[in-house]
Order: sequence, then structure tokens, then C-alpha cells
Amino acid sequence: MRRSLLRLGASSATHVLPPWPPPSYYNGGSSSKASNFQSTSAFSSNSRWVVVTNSLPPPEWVEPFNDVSDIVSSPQRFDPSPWVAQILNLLDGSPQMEPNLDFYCHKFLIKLSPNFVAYVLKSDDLRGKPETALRFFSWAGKQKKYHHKLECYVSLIELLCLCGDLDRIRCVVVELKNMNFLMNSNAANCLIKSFGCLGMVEELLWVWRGMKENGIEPSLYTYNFLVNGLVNSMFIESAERVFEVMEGGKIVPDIVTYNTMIKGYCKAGKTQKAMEKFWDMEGRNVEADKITYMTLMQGCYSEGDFDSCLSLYQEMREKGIEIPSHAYSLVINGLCKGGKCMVGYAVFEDMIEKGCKANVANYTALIDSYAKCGCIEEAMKLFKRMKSDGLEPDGVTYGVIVNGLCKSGRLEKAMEYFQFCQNNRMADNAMLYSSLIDGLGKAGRVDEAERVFEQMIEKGCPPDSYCYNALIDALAKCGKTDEALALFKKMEKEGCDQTVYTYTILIDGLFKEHRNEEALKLWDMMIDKGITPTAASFRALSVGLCLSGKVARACKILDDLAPMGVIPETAFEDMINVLCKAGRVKEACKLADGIVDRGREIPGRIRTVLINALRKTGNADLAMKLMHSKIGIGYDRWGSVKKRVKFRILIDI
DNA sequence: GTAGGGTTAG
Repeated sequence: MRRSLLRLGASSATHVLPPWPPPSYYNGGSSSKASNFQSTSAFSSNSRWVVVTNSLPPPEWVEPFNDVSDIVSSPQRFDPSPWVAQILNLLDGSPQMEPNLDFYCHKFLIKLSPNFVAYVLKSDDLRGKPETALRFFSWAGKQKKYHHKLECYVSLIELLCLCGDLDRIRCVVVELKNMNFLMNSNAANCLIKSFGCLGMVEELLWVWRGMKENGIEPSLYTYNFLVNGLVNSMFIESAERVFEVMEGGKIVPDIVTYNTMIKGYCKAGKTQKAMEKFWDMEGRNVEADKITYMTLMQGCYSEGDFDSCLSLYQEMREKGIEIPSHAYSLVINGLCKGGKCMVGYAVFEDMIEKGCKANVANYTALIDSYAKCGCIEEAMKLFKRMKSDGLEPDGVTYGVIVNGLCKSGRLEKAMEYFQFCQNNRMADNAMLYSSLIDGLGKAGRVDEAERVFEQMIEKGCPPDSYCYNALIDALAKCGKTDEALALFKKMEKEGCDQTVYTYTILIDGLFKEHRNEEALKLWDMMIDKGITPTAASFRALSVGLCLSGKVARACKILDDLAPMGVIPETAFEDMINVLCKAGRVKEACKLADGIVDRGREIPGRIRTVLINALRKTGNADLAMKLMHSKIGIGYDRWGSVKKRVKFRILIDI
């Protein structure tokens, strides 16, 4: 039909148009509708009626239709879309043709009616053409003896909804509100669906009120559309309330309502609530389906809760619910990210066994995980298998391979793959370069790392903070601190963000060269820039300070961090550790006493560190005393608090 | 006629 329409539209001039108006129209449409196909053909050829469709028009064609519904429901199932399309082509191509539309309507024997207008607005030809639709709508509205009905607006809004055209919909809604139509259930459902899709809550509630005022009972679909609409616009609590109303009413929530609500909780990051809703289902005799599980798994996955993801998957298996390939991917990725590559691989094999084909992302995730677990051989085997499986590794796969090889010290192999990427004009990105720079730097091949850095600039790939950090680290670790600082300055000049890692590397490097004041200056600069320190960055600072005998200063800086909401959990532990390692047991003990004085407990492992350090430095008595002492709160065997013992070490030294 | 599928890298 589409083909014939194009021919009609494109070459109508070369065809002979029917006499206008057609003879039957002259008869006021009163001639018999029973005209059979033969007679139509005869009539057509006699009157030079050339029809350019592949399917011949039905006998009804020669009759003036009263309405589009006549055509659609005709026994021949006559499809008027070519004619509709031609009208729209005209509108689309030349706005000045508007006045002729009336003529075309007559030509196609279609009477302009609200049903017809609604029909046209629903046609595929208007998909993605809001302008044309609106022009048609407003043209129709201006015609004599024609008035839009509610359904016309509904269709227009549905269409604009598909285009995501919020502003235009709002304009249409303003007009619609002024029309004061009587709401009906079908229109209300459609409107709630449309407004819900776009999260237009105000309009949604306007329809809902309209329904109430007109005594229209919401159906299950209405409720579900409403809940979906509220959820899509993140009105989770409102959705919750509708859900509660349903639970207490005649129309109880079904699987779709539950799934929608679960989706809402997941979207809002309330995974726990989503799980509760899921558990509720059982008691309400609503069976969870694959959508329920998928929604929950997706939610858990994006929260980083891979364990729940896995147990949901296992539950699906136990229940015999069909497992979509995306579910396998989530589970495999989750396991890979959690460092459980073996289990991930088992699921992967399971997936293949169940008939789901593995994809590039599945393989890549597994390769990465194996490489990160130190099983580079296994990773390379998977890489080989992937290729023999007919899958073409992508930029990410090569990124993972190059990084894995670098981290395992197989730099020559990594460079081979890097070269392969370059030759094949793929994945020439900062990620590949940073892996390589880091690998070379860690292997002490700093000159080469620098060359790679230069090379990327020459190739027009600007280094990002990862590349800078990798090279700065390489330089700082081999004592080229000034070069590292020069790069740090260059970073700022080039507009590349200096991160907490950049500062950590440099602070560490400066302390190692006993350039304490410079290191402290960098720390302050970092804080001033609003960069949140990490545990690692504080460790670099505190270790440097402790080893230069400034334990109190480190403690002071730590205290200053607390109001900023930064509390490095292992700060004291790290400091005591480093002091003990350096044989400065007295300072370590003093720090421990200070911690106890603040009313905090010393963890068992730190006590062990202290005990060993005391023994090593010839303070066996003190070590014994510390071993037998109780620090923190003691409990008796009935569980009640027995005593609180504070043991201060230095008093006895 | 309603509900799920931004999956992989430094």
C-alpha cells in the first residue's frame, strides 16, 4: 500500500484523475452501496478512473463515505492510509495548499469528521511529525460544520507524547481544558497514559479529577497508567498512596502494578523498599514474573549490590522463570566486578548452555576479572575463545587486555596489542595510553613512559588526569620529583583536572625527599580547592609527618578533617603501624595512649603490632602487660558490661 | 491497550 501511495503521490499528474465530483456523488450518495467489484471496474474504465494502487479499491470507493469508520470496518478491509498520507504530504510539502485540503477530502470521498481527524492523527505517517500534525489539527478545527471532539485532542496528545514534545502538549492541554468536554473512560485512560509517559503530573491529576467529577470508575489499566505516570515523574510517595488505595479497594494491584511500584523504588534508589514490595507479593497471591526479577536485579546491580543480584538470579532458576540474556549479563558482570571470576565463568557457561549467545561485553567483563585476579593466562584463553566464537573484540576488550598485560608485567605483549590497535585505527584513547604509561612506570621504564606520553600528544590524543597521574607517579617514584611537579603545573595550564590522586602521589614523593613544607603546602592547596581527601591521601601525609617526628601535627590535621565529614577509618592504625615499623615505638605508644584518652578503642590487630614492637625493642615486660590488659569494654559471659579498662602504656616506661 | 533490559576498560 505504501508503495502505491508513493506512486500516486509522485506521479499523479501523469494519471488521469477521476471526474470530479464522481457521478455517484452527484447522486447525493444515494446510489446503491451494493455495487459489486465488476461494476466498479467497468465504471472505472469507462470514466477513465485510473487507480494507481496495487490493490484495487473496493466497490465502496465509488460511494461517498460518511466517515472513516465506514472504510475501516468495510468488509474488504480497505486501507485508507495512502489517501491519508497524501493529504499529509500536501500539508507537509506546501503549507499554502491548506485550502485545498477540503477538496482532497472530497476527492477521497471522506467526510471531515472528528473520527477521521482522530484516525489521521493515529496514522503512522504522522509519527515524528508534530508540526504537520498540528497544522492538520488546526486546519480541521477551522472548517465549517466541523468541531473537534475530545478524541481528537486525545489522539493529538498521544502523537505529541511520542515526539516527547512537552511544550506543545502543554499548549494543547490549555486549549483542551477550555473546551470543557465531558470526560469518558477511554479518553481518560489514554490521557493518563500519555501524561504518565512524560511525567506531566499536573495534567495527570487534572484528568484524574475529571474522572471523579464525571463518576468514571477507574479500571485496573487506569490505575496502572496512573501509578506508572507518578513513578516516571518520581512522585514515589503519591504512587505509594494510589497503591494503598488499590489495596483497600475493589480493584487490587496486579503484577503490573507491583512491577511498576518496584521500578519506582529502584529508580529512587530505595532498593530495600523494592525488595519489601517483592516479598509482599507472595502474601497477596501475585506471582513475580521475569519483569519483576529483571527490575529488581537491575536495581540491585546499579546499587552495587551484586550478591542480591545473584540470589535473585538463583531464585529465578529455581522457579523455572525464563532468564533473559540481560539478566545473565548483570549476574556475570556483578560477579566479575566482585572479583569472583570463577563463579562468573560458571554462570557464563550456564548461559550458553541455555541457548543465550555470549556477547563482546560478557567476554570482556570475564577477561577483565580474570586479569585483575592475576590469572592473565585464563584471560588470554578467553580472549582467544572469544575470537574463535566469531566475536570481534572492541575497543573496551583491547583496553582490558592491554591493562591486564601491563599489570601482570607483560609489557612487550601489551605494547604489541597497543600497536595492533594503532594499526587498526581503533581505540586510540587515553585509557590505553594510561595503562601503558602506568605499566612502564611501575616497571621502572620511566623514559619509555615519558615517550608514550609525548607520543599521545603528537597523535592528537590529549592526556587526561589518569595519564598525567601515571607519569607523575612514575617520575616521583624514581626520585624525579621536580619533573613530576613540572607536570603537575602543566596539568593546570592545559586545563586538566588535578585529582586527589595527583596530590597524594606528590605529597608522598615530597615527604620521601624530606621536603615537608612543600608537601604540607600541597595538602593545603588540595583542601582549598575543595578536593576531598581520601584515606590514602591522609596516609601519605600522616606517614610523612610521623616519620619526621610530627605526630601531633598529623593528629591536628586529622581533627580538622572531621568537621568536613572526612574520617579516615584507619588513620591511627596507619600511623601506629608506620611508627612501629620505623622502630619509633615510644612515639607509637604515646599515640596509642592519646587515642585511649580520647575514649576510643585500639583494635586488636594494632595491639598485636604494638606488642611485637615492644618485644623487639627490649620492652618485653611492657609487652606482656599490654598482652594481658583489657582495652575497651569487657563483657561477662551473660553479656552485660563488666568493666571498662583503660591501659596506658607510657606511664610505665 | 499497562511493567524490565544506561550491561565491558585506565
